[in-house]
Order: sequence, then C-alpha cells, then structure tokens
Amino acid sequence: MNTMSQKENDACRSYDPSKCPTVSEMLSRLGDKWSVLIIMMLREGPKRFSELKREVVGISQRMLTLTLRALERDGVVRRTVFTTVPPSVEYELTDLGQSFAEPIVALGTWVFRNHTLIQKARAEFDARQQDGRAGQKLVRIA
Amino acid sequence: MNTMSQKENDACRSYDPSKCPTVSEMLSRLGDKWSVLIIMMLREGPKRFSELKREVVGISQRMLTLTLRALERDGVVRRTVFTTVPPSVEYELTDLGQSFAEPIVALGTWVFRNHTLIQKARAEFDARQQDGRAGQKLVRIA
DNA sequence: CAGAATCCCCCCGGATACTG
DNA sequence: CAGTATCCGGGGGGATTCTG
Repeated sequence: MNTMSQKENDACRSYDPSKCPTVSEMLSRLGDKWSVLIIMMLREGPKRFSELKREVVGISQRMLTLTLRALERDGVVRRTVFTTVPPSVEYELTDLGQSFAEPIVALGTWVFRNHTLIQKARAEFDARQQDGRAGQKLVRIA
Repeated sequence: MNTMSQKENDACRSYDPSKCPTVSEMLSRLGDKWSVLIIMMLREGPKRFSELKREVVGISQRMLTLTLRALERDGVVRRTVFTTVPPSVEYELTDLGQSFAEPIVALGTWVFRNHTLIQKARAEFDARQQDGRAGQKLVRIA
C-alpha cells in the first residue's frame, strides 16, 4: 500500500516547500491551467504545435511555447523537430508523462463529476455573504 | 465505471475552458499551490488559523485568509468560529473536501515518488541548452 | 487570535511584429 | 509552420498597519 520509506513520508508530512521544492514546483505548474489541458490533449497521441494551438482554446502561442518548454524540461513531454520546409514539430508524452497523466486525469474527472456540488456551494456562500454571514456555522461559548 | 453522460463527456473532451468553466477554475485554484498544501494539512483533522499559518511554511496571513475563503466558498472547507476571548477559528474538510483530497493526495504522491526522475530530466534539459541543444531529438527528412 | 485594509512591486501573460 | 522578441497593462501576492 504505502511504498514510501518512513523518512520520505516524514519529509513530505512537514509540508515545507523548502523541503519538497520539486513537489511545490510541479504543483505550481498546474496553476497556469494550460499544462493540464495540454497533457490531456497529448493523451490522445502526438500532436503538432499548430494542432495544439487550435485545440487548446484560448491559449496564446506565447503561453503554448512556454508551457511546452516547461513540460519538456520536466521530462513529461518529448519534442521532435522534423526539418522539413516548412518546419514541423511534434509533441508527445514521455513514459513519465503518461504516468503523470493518470493523477491529472483523476483530478479533472473529480472536478467534472462534482462541479454541480461546487457551484451549489458557491451560490450558498455568496448568498450567505449578502445576509451578513447569518447562515455561517458559529459556536458560542460562555 | 463511467458515470458521466455522453454529452458531458463530449463537452469535457473539447478541452474548452469556456465550456468547462468550473473545471478550469478549480484547476487554477491549485496553481497558487497553497490550496494543495492546506488541504493536505487539513486531512489530519481540524486546525486553527494560527496552526495552519505555523505549519504551512512561507505563507502570508493574507494568502492564508484568501485561500481558506476560496476553499470555503467551493464547499471543500468548513469554517467554525468560537466566540471566545481571544477568538478562535477552526477549519476542517467537509465531506466534499475529503473526497477532493483523494485525487490531490494522489497527485502529490506521484510528484513525490518521481521527483528524482524530474530533477534528472531538468538537469539534462539545462545541459542540452548550453550545448546548443545538441542532444535534442531531431528527425531529418530529405 | 484572527483577520481586514492599504500600499506597492513584480511578473504573468496577452497582443503584435518579425524570422528561419 | 513554429517559433522569438518586445512592449505593456492588470493583478497576484508580500509587508505592514490597524481592529474586535
């Protein structure tokens, strides 16, 4: 079940970014949200730059370049240049990327399945704010 | 296995943020990286504000407040105010939050287990850049 | 103790133009 | 086609101060 050594487990349980720099960096990478979308796109197979640009709606070519570069650096994406005219570049998930995609997809799936509950919670929260937080859980002591 | 309707599935496979606003918003929430750390902290049980501030190394009280508020709004964290003097506030995961924590932890665990491979990939990538990308995969045609 | 408010800097990221 | 280079505005987020 838990294949982590006790030492590793302790180190991560401290939740200190300085002790788990890679972890917090990788998590930050998800923040730009483009990374997740690109990884999900590439699960379908190798894609060209322009193909990704077309399918990842709303991304600028600048962010596409930067995000792909970062993913390549982390070893989850492989970049292959075909020296044709005009040039063609293909991006695909590495083995590491394939394995990374699993928890990513699990996360996306969770959000998708629960987005109704989330939106309901947001609506209730916003309504509470207007009523001066009348509905909040509050415990009175003495 | 797959409880998603075909229509929902299609909508998400488009990877269009405008069609999956909640999904991309939730993913963006992970970006600030504080959310993930806080959720992992709260898996251990209810925590007070100052307790979180102490244990989530590097976070400012401003970001702690804002992040907790956002998580509360999304319905993954419950905020309980004890009207003592001095005041005390407790934060805990809701049922939704507990379920959300699962894919989060899976993601964190993956990064932790593979951080050696990632760091190796980064080192190789950086070395490649210095050598004028001599080691990149390049396919020559014609 | 648990915030709210204010100031302010940095840099993320979009738009546009240019190149091999 | 697949980038790079440059400019630039908005906001994310830290530091500090004030309050119930």
